[in-house]
Amino acid sequence: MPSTRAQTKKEAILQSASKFFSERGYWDTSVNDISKATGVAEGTIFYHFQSKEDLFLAVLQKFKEDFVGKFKQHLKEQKFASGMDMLEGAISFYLYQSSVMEERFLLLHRHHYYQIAPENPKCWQYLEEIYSGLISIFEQAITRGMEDGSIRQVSPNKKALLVFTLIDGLVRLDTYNLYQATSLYDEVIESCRCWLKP
Amino acid sequence: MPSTRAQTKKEAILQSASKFFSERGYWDTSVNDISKATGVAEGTIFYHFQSKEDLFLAVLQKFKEDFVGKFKQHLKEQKFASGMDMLEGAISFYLYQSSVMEERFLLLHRHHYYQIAPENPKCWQYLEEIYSGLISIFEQAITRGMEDGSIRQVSPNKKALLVFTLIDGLVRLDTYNLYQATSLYDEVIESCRCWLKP
DNA sequence: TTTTTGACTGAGCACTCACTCAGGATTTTG
DNA sequence: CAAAATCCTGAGTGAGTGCTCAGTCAAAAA
Repeated sequence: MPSTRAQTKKEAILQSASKFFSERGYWDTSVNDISKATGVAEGTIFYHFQSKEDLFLAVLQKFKEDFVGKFKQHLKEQKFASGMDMLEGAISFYLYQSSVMEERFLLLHRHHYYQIAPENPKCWQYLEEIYSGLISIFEQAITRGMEDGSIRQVSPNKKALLVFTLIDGLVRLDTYNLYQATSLYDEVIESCRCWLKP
Repeated sequence: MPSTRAQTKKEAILQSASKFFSERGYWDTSVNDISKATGVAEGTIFYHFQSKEDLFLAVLQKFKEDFVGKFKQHLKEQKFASGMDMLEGAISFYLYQSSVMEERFLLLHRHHYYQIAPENPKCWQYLEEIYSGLISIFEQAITRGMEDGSIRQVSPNKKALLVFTLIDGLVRLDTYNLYQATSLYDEVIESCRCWLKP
């Protein structure tokens, strides 16, 4: 049975690694960096994780569980008047989260994942689960909206993909500081309404 | 005056480096890889470029000149009936290019640039020129459309940003092989029409 | 108490990498 | 021609990397 101390250290490593990988990326972070920041010997990291890449994937998994779970729960708790309301709530939540935990979003946009994914089923699986999880949320909202009449008859899947692409793209431009894109919030909502209004 | 041979070698290095950086990314490409593939000594690379990062930036600059220039020229040559037509032409061209020279687009989506940019004015400048160059193309089309009546009165700047975000996001999902997003071409055009129709 | 087990350590290993430099080759200039 | 300038070379350097492993330590088991 693992001691509480061990659990704590493993979690501390994960947390620290998440910060480093998000802010600096995979290659600009050395295992030494993480060990120093966590106050843990380098060997400890390799005791808990098979390799640096394994640690990287563990961070992604944690993000998946945290974020997608949080997202779904948030939408369950809220009571929306209509499908369109739910969609707007989802968009709002997504953009809000992206500003609150910007560095975690950077993690998702790290290119390294997409480089590993083709050869690493686990990595692929996590990414797939994150994206399809998010898109399915939008899809559900649209489907519901089509049923209650707040959204016109469209292909929920395609529209959900478009909506997601749009807001994820904006978050990206924002993180890169190319444009204050999320300030376009009203414009985005307006655009989606335009796509979907009956 | 530099000899023709020198020019050739420098160009060969640039070409080879572009391929490597696009396909493998910055960290997975070693200077040795580039020198071997080009058939040039490692020292030669450092004779022509101050550092690996300098070479990386030179590749970005070349992309900028090639792509944005090509884009603008393409739109100049074509005669569009209306602003809306021009916008569709621009979208079409963008998506077409992304499939034809996919690896060059991957270059633009490499995260390393966005990591360097905050500290490197040159890098920042190139990225800024590329993005604002592209967005201004869409903006021009929208403005023209507003004048000839094919597009309703909107904020050209904001709408251009949205249009660009949408299609660039789709290209991204496509390159990552998460979804065959560019197959949504019709849907995208339809969406833009919905946004902009009078 | 003694033994065993699991968490943890950090010096050290093998290796890779960007970059250098002394010198050779080639072209341009006087 | 010679001298100067430019272009090019590739073995070598040193810093840094992911990862190992022999060993310490504390707590649980016998």
